[in-house]
Amino acid sequence: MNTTISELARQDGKTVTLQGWVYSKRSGGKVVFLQLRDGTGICQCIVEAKDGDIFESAKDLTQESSLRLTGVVRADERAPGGFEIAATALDVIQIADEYPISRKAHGIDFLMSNRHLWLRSRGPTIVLRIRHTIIKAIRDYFDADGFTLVDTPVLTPGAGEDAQTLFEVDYFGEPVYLTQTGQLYLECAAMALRKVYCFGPTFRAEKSKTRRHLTEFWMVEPEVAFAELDDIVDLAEGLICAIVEAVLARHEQDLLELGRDLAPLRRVQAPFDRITYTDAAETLRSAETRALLEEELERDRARLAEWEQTVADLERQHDEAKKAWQKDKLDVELQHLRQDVQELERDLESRPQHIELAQNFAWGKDLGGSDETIISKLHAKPVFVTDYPREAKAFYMKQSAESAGTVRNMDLLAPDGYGEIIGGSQREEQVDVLVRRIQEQGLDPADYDWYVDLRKYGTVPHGGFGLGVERTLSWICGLKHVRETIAFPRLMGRIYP
RNA sequence: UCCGGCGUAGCUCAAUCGGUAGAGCGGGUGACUGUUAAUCACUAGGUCGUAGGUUCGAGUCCUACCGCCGGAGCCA
Repeated sequence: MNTTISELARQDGKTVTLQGWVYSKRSGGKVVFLQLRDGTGICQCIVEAKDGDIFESAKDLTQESSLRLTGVVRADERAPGGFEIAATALDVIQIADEYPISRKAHGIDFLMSNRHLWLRSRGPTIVLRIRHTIIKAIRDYFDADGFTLVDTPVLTPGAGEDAQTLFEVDYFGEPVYLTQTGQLYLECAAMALRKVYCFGPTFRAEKSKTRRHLTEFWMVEPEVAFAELDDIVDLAEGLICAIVEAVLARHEQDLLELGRDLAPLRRVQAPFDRITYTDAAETLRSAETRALLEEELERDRARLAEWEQTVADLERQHDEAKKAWQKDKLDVELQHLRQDVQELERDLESRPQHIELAQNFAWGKDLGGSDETIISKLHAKPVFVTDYPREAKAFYMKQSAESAGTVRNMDLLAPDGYGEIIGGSQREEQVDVLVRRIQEQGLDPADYDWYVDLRKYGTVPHGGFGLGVERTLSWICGLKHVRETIAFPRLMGRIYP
């Protein structure tokens, strides 16, 4: 009977057939241990010399060879996972060529060039499954709340906004661009269906080589008619809580395997703090913040000293180690640790500068990366920052009635320096104000005629936001780089495979 | 675009002062009844990123270029 590794616990004592790939092999004189991988898990299979022909074929198997294996399921505490299979039949589909990815350490360049194979490794499969859970949680959240999914176009005409970050495509001789947001189209759909969302890829030709940037990433954007900023913030808060809850419900073990600390994720429950940009600016400049940051700096300096001590200890163990492979193992550990030390050193070096930047923060400027990190450090959960200065923001955001100079927008900052994962706003619904803002930003009103029409034919207050799937995933999984959150990442300078 | 770092075997990395290119893993052959990155023995495997230059002699020093990594700006 065909089965999968995920179902094995229910098959104790039965004879089953698994279909999969060789994850690793260890052989003794009269026994071969295969770690079999079938896409649902990993299971140890044993072939013994008394099994005859299949023992000979098992000895020839290489890493990632494909096969069907039949055998008896039995519980055994010596087996990783608790169950193993004693083989009775082995049908080799293909003996794999020498597989480039071993279970040893590899450099990121090599892994990225072999992403098509790297996907089979433990970490990538876990992250892809969590990605699936997050996307499903997002869709369930909106679907359960009466939203309609509306797909917006990927090819868009050349509306002026910052052409530097647009990818140009030849459209029958006309230049058109890959979408950066479905928002403007979604506003039209919201006037038809009231609550809508789109979910698709988005393209930015930013020349950014950092751990937070992809040139192609996935974004979900809800848009709601008759909604004001507070409604949009509530919606975003509920979404983040629903996502984190879904991931915790299904992936605690996976997160632990990725080395993620679960406590901060369990804290992610409504309500999140909501501060205005003006509050944030004051906080950045305050003496209390300075004191807090300097205390933290001292703590981290102590931590650095501890890490350096650990490095010294490991170096001593390395010198004392007799076996070559023990030295090698320690080398790998040391390499990681030294990298962490180096990163912390660099971080510590730049922090006094960041404190100064924050202390001298001028109202009117957009929050910089280091400012965002400081704000998020002062909050145990994700935090909303609202009402930014008008000049720093897009033309379609609604101008505040009460205090001139700001707009009704919001960003959600993820903890631990993961940065902005949501950006949204209430939209400007007054036709005259909107047209003036288009002109003030040096855009051609003719390009936006259709968009302005929404304000002529039954305009209503409305708003929405965009959530970046990869940054959210990166934060939840505690990854160092967003390139690991998508099967085939597209980065500046990397398009293969 | 700017700043910093790194390019040596299939992979991860050594190579002291400029003086015969090395180890582990992976591959191959063999040994071993229970392995947990198995172990042990033997073995094959190199355009030292590319092009110049200095030198009796360059992986090592100099110049330029290319590639990758990290960061800044900008952003989700």
